Amino acid sequence: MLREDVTDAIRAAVFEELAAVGFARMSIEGIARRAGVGKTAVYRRWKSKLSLVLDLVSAFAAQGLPAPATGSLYGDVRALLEVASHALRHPVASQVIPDLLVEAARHPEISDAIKAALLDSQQGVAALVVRDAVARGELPESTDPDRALDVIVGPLYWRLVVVRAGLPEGYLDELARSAVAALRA
Amino acid sequence: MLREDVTDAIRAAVFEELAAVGFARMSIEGIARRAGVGKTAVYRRWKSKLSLVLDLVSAFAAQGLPAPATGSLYGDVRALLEVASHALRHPVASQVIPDLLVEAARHPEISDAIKAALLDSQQGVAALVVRDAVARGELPESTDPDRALDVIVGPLYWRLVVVRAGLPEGYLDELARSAVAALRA
DNA sequence: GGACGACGAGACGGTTGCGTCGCGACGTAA
DNA sequence: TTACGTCGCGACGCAACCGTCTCGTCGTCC
Repeated sequence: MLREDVTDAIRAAVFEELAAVGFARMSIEGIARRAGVGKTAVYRRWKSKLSLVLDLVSAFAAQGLPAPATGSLYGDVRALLEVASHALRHPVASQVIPDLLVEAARHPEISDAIKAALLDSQQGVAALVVRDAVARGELPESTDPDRALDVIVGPLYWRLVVVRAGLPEGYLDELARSAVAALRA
Repeated sequence: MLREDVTDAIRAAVFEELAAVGFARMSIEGIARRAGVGKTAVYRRWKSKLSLVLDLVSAFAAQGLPAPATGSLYGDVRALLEVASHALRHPVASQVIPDLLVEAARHPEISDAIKAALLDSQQGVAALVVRDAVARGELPESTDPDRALDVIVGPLYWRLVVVRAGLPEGYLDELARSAVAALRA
């Protein structure tokens, strides 16, 4: 029987190592070292660096994304931005996510896993939000949910991950208002 | 006298290698191999992998970014999106840019170089566009140029680099309309 | 209390890249 | 013609990591 605490320690170490050096530089030796574990313990569970990371991403996907239902488009958008900004302001996550996105272009398995773990659920939530807004008459029926997602999270991702600028007081409110106006256009 | 054609071959190889394997995995040996050049020729010009890349980014910065002046906010925004989408659809650039952005978090020198090469000029252009629009009465004086940049290029970057989805016919027009509406909100 | 299996540690040969050095070939400028 | 500097090539010792293996230890079931 594999010891659960060892498994958890390895998973945590992978996460930290991924943030510290990135997928490309990450080594099994480094993970074992950080976890305070023998290399054997790692190889007994996963067969490669790639499977380790895929496992981690899948675990993340299992969490799911809460679908907001605040009763107004603005409220839903604001709630989405709140959740996304929490995730992207986490220093480890904000390093790991873009790193894996870059690697995804080179490893189809990573690409698929991320798509399943993040994009699909995000697109699902966006589709729900748009559907509700259309039902309330807040948006035209022709609204494309994918474009909605672009307009809602794009500016936030750009600011937090690309520019790496802070979020001034009330900025999420502004972004939410902007997004609603953009969707109505 | 260092031979110019050799220098150019190395620079080109760095660019290709950066796109193929990323900064983390990039090696001087690989660059020399790809350029058809001895390692000596590389070390004679640059002292490390980092200086090679910094040199490349600086060269990119020297190009500058053309400031649109179409006479309308929509026109300016549309022009900005056009330029940005051309850059981000280039398969090599769309691999190299996010890769360097991720590495920037670990190497302050890269961060500074990218800031000087891309963000500063983008922010400058955005400031000009906003200023003109304010002068025409298209935007309120209180408009924050940085937020304008977030709202204009964020959705495009998200779609092209993060989601890696295509650009349907007329999508840039939609994005431009959305951005204008968002800025007016 | 004995058998079993996972554990950490670390040795193993192999691969890759590091940065330096020496080689003979080539081109250019005195 | 001679002298010099760069060229491609490849060897050098060093370091890190690969994936496999063999230890002796420890905890848990039967």
